[in-house]
Amino acid sequence: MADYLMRLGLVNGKSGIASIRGIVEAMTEASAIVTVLDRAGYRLTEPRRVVAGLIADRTGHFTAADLVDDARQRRLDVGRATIFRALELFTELNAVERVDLPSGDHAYVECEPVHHHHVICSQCGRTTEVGACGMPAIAREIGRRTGFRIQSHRLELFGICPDCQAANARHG
Amino acid sequence: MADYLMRLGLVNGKSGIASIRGIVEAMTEASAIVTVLDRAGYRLTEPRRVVAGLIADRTGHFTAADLVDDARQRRLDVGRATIFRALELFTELNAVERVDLPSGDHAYVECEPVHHHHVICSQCGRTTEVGACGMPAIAREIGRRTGFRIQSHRLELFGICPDCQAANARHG
DNA sequence: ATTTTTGCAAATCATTTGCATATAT
DNA sequence: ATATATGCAAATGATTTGCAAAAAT
Repeated sequence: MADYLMRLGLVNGKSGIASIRGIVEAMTEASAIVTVLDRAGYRLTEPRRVVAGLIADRTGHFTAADLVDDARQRRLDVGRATIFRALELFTELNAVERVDLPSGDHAYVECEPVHHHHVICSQCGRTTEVGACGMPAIAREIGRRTGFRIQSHRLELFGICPDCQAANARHG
Repeated sequence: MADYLMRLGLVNGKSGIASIRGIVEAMTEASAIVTVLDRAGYRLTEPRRVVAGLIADRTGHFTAADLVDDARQRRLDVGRATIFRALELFTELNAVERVDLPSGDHAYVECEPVHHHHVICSQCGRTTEVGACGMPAIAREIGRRTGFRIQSHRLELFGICPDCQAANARHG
């Protein structure tokens, strides 16, 4: 067990075993992606852990450039190329998903590896996942109307999240 | 009347007035975008007409690079920058819409300036527009579930169009 | 005549790639 | 030990921009 946690980078070798609190925090943070990597048989490298960590510390959507900046500011050194490669891999493994903002920017959001859609706050950028919600029926209907054999779809919703609504109501 | 048609580029000054057939063909081709431009008060320049024409001659989605290539092949000379600027403007005026392909490429499709969605053939790239189709209800439901005040949404469907299905059934 | 638009070439920005080195298994 | 992953710097590709010349109103 201690070995496994160490492999995932949740505890470090020196201190023997970290406190329960530390483990739990670490697990809820960066580990989701790391676990996916491990299960898929990819090597658990320091740069990948760093990128997973940067993503975990983010709120809402982010671009590759955001991560590059984050890394530079925290003096964590991972090459730009590595960040792009990590994002590509995480996307491949569905640990992260690419979303296209109305601005045309390519952004990413961390997410669960099951089919779903994102609701994106146009004010703070925070995202929430929502399940299928009746989309299958719509897709079917559209297929019927157009004659297309629908294979997949992409739905992105934009709006103001509850927090921003509350904040807006309070002050400006 | 002849003046108006000339302004829109549907008839040329020299021949007095083109044949009805010519007018009709021209109108169904490039004029939709040109008309939108005119109504919005933008100048009707040759390069913009050329770009509108290139778009009209396209089937399905296209990228800025596609138009640059088309122009070069037909020896119509419009600068690359002009094509980008025209696309930006047409998008602004909703004569064209930007769609993000699953590949991540930025593509455009010509379309009606009303809210709708696109069904995109993953084989030939052809697109079809579909109306709201029950989306408002879904958006409302998602808003209720997540607490977001939904402002807009983007739905893109991918599949095989009727033509490609038929072609596939015939040969390979 | 005046304002808008164009074309060019250079600048910028995002992303990818080759390859020698470093690291995880 | 060996396959994989990294970092760098250079290559690529897409898009934008400054500015003088050209075209539309």
